[in-house]
Amino acid sequence: MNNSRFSIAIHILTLLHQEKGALVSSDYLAGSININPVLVRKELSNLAKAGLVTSKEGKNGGSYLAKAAEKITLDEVYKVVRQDYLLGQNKNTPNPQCPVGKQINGHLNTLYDKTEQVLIQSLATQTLADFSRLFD
Amino acid sequence: MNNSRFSIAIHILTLLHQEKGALVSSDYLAGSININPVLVRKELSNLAKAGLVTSKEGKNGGSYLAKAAEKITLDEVYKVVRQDYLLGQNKNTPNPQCPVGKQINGHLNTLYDKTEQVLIQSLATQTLADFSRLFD
DNA sequence: TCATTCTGTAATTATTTTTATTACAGTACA
DNA sequence: TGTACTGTAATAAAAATAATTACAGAATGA
Repeated sequence: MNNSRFSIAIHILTLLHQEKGALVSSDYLAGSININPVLVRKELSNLAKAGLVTSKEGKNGGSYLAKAAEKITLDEVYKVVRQDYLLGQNKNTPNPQCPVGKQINGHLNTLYDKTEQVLIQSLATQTLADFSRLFD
Repeated sequence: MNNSRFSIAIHILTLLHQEKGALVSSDYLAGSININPVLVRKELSNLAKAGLVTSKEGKNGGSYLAKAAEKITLDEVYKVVRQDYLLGQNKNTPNPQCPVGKQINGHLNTLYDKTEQVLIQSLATQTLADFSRLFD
């Protein structure tokens, strides 16, 4: 994940929490994050699917947290934005003629799975409320 | 890290270990990994700077492990290839007018540092020898 | 009712990052 | 002294990410 989706998602959620349930527009969020509003709306859509935010369409619409910040752990956010293994896999398939090349992806995946579990467990110990408190 | 440098570095080191100290050429390594030899040589150069491999120039040259696989922990490899925070930062600077935007990068960095330490500690429990043993 | 202000999403373009390629100097060997 | 390597810079190609444009649809309220 070399993209900034985790940062963006955390930023969105922090703002929504600070706004204490008020409807916040994607334009406002995009202005604080300093990215394109369309990206914000896409991420809001992902966060909504995961049950972290709710959006309301139409005039005076916007988004708010779908559950208490104390109940949102950071691993939930990670899972929303996760796409590839953290440590990055070779896109080319290694040489299947080579005894190492033939097996390495399997073994790397095992390692990556284990490592990711550790990361997730660490993120799971922190809530959005904890993070948001840093801004007070 | 959306690139595949960690995978590549592990692949290189595993092959060198399997070859038990013999000089292995970058072309051979590249053939097993299925990437361009120049990339392999660059990574070998980074691994050499970190004291993990040694390279020998000239005819019949190549590379070999600079220390025992039992003494190489995977966090060392991670540190060689590490470039950005794992969880990815927004490239644009958030709006400094916004109370959240103004502070968020600092707080995210703290979170990222902590998270990365957890990852490193986990990788530190495993050696190249452990990983390489999976291929026997 | 209908103009306004939002969300949702698709399609396209631009930018940045990553990877591959080309080129060539320098080293070691036999 | 030719051959087979490493080392590295420069460039090009490909892939991933982000921005933009465009527009349909929803909710509001004048």
